[in-house]
Amino acid sequence: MNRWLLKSEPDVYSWAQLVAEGETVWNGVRNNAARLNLRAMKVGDEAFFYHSNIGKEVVGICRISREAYPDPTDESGKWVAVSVQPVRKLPQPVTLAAMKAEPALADFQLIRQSRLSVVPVRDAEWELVLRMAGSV
DNA sequence: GCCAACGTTGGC
DNA sequence: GCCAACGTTGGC
Repeated sequence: MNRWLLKSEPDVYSWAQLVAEGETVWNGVRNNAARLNLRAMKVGDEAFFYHSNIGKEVVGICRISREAYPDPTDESGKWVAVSVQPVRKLPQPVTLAAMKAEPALADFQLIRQSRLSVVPVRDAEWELVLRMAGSV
């Protein structure tokens, strides 16, 4: 199973909204590297849900419930979406500042390429962030 | 095919 | 509000 991190500005779409809805279409991604990541996702893969701009922290874990399909908001047919469902909220959010301060996360793509909105997470990084969240 | 100009994202 | 990073566009 692969792990990922999905970014969302909480004033556009927040963790609380995902929990309330039970599932959402992750659409609107218009970046090539992000598209490759979306296409690599499998049903059952887990992803951190990260609040960008406001909060700047990982707040929860979600799961891919449907693999890449044409983004319904894209008329060109070029871009893809996936569906995601909430799994659980982290006991404590893990801030970007805390992750930047952690030497073991120096290569985390969230930090290395801050503008990418769909990012792969290595197993060791996943475990460490969970520990920082007071989970595990 | 190169590269300057410009637009967007996201942290600070 | 500013700026760095980086992707895209368009002229040549």
